[in-house]
Amino acid sequence: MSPSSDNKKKLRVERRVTLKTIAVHLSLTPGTVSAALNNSPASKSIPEHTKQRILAAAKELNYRPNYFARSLRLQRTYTIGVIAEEIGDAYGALVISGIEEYLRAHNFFFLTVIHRHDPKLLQTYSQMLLARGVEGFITLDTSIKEKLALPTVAVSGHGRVDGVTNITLNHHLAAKLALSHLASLGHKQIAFLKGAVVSSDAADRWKAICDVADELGIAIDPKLVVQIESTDSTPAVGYPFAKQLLERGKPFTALLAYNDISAIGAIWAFQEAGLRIPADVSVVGFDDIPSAAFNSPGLTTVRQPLQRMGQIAAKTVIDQIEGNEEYIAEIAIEPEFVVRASTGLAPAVTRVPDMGSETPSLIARKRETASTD
Amino acid sequence: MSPSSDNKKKLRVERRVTLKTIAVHLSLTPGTVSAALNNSPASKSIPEHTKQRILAAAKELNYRPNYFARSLRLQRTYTIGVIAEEIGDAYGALVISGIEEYLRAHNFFFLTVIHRHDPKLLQTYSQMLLARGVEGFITLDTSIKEKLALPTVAVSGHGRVDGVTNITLNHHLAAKLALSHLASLGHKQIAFLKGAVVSSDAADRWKAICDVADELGIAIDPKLVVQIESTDSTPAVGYPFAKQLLERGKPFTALLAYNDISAIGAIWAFQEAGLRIPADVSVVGFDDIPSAAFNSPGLTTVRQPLQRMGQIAAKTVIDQIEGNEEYIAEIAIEPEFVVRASTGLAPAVTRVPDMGSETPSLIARKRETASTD
DNA sequence: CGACAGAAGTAATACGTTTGTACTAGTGGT
DNA sequence: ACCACTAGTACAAACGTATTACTTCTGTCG
Repeated sequence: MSPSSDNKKKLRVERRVTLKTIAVHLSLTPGTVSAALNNSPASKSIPEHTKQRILAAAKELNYRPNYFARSLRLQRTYTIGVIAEEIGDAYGALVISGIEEYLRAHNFFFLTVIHRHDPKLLQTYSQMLLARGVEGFITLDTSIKEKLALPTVAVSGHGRVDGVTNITLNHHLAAKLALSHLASLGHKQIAFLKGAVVSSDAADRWKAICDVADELGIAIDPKLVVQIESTDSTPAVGYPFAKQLLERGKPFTALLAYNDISAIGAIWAFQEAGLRIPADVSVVGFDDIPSAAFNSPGLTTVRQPLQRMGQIAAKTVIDQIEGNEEYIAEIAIEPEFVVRASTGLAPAVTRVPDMGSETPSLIARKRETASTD
Repeated sequence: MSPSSDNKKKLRVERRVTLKTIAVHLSLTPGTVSAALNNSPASKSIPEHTKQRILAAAKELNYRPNYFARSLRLQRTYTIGVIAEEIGDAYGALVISGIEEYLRAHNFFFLTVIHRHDPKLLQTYSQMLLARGVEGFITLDTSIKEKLALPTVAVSGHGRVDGVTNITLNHHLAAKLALSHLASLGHKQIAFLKGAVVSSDAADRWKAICDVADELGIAIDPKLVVQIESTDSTPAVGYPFAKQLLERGKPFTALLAYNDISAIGAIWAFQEAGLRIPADVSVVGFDDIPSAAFNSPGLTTVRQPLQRMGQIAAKTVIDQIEGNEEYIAEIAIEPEFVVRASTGLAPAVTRVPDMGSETPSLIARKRETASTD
């Protein structure tokens, strides 16, 4: 108790070893030591012999340059600020993991702030990070309305702002992967779950789907398109809309959901209505969250390479800080396609999903196929 | 091109407004301004009138103190280092979210490093963070063998080290919640999936289960205990061991899994063997990962309040830095219990799960219950 | 033999704060 | 009239680094 109480205040003194320490130790001056250690242009006039002595002494005394003094002098901090909407879910976490990986390898650090759905905080936080001397920003899933004072990269940001680089998915390729997969399995009547209008890239994604469907000669029936209107992140989001789809009574053999969450919810609704996945309906998700793999059946989905997106965001912002790279408005990331068990050949006989009037024959068929399985 | 190329080097100069700026603006000296702004003890001799002038000028000129100069002077950084094993999964992310929340509210920031399963990096990284002036550490799911130079809090760390505060789950309560839930549903023959020996708190958790079983008068049959031997984080981990359990042919009505991942895998194995959850077997998981809620049936589970654990870790480390709190070796966190659809009343007739010789009658029973459902 | 170039450093300064000390002017007491 | 205070401020040093300008010495060349 007494030892801890009397050293608790000044525990971190410990006689830091500074440039001066090592200078007096060698009967030199701090300036010389500094020059030698960074071998700066000035160090060309200091002889190899002395340089070695200095390096040796630095190692021996375990010299660690004071980060703050250095930052003060150089006006550099090698720190970037990460502004995220949330980090509890796997989404933000994976991106941050990628950011960390790249920054770490390039001797940068990052400070993280999370503005939990409070847009007013964004301004405050960016100011605080600025005061902490960050040299750039990476925002995550954040709606940013005006250019910040520093190089900024937005990962799946909402909307585009001049001066900030957007990292977005190549939606066209994503749509192509999903739709051509379904087409190759023989699906012709494909239903769609459209993302909520407030969701960041719902519009882009939908446009890409329409374009690709056109290219592939797939007709999109408005009766098979349902708009999601909630933004919760539980499969309950998908469930009612999938049900709504069934109620329309229009036949379809496959569903392309807005994301994995809604896809899982839709699968619930389908299974509850007696449909088998993928024998009766194939389902494709989007994102490849962990639950997609753990779901049964495993969800076929378009994977956003989140970790890589983080890495690229980090690379982009550093390149801009170092002035190696001109500003780029947008970088498209190639998605990957993960085939699991939720998609299969289109059924020979297209069934009309209509839970309102489930016929006995339909039930019979279900049992029958179940037992012959 | 030309404008961006000639200002790209010195873009962040922008004539910072410093104490001196505002001092000359008021014909005072930096020292006085500093005193007034922090109203330090020295400021008691500076008249209210002048103080107001200074404050006004600071606001008007939008003065932001230079963090580095201040840190250099004060030897304080208001920064703590977070060392995590991984952050891609929801586990680390939620803890970090809690850490952020608390630190943010107390004007601290944090730097994050991730040592992906490479224990050698731990030493390197803690040195780098030290050089960056962090005032304390929080480690996540990391095996730390010796005391670091600063206040340290370990969240679900592996092993205990004198000088670092461990934040761990109250395993006794956790076991009590799970087992008494099962007991209250009438389960007597309960099977267990034991965590891999390398996993941090597998031993503690198991000991707690044994203790509580004893208290509640529940017998643990060694034939119903299976040891997991893999550390992957996919349900495939649980699957083979659940199968192994079935092969032993010993009847049981409930399973307490090591975690949600293995519980989901076990459910796959059970369902594949024709067992219904929870009609035939109730399953309880551990952790409450997002997939637990999305699983079907929804998984009853013991939730680790990860976000709160993060908050408490942050509070603990700050309290120690500020010297408000003596060192505490261990802080136990109360788990919560989440009841979902994977647990139900114990079946009246205990079935012998034995997939090796699934009898026709057993299949018949299964179909029958399925259709009456 | 004086000038000059290079070598090998040293000294000084600035980055922006904070803080201890010093100085001045006014006030109250004796 | 003089001392002691105090209020109000200015000044200077220090935190640790990087850089620029300057010094000293030695040899070389014209």
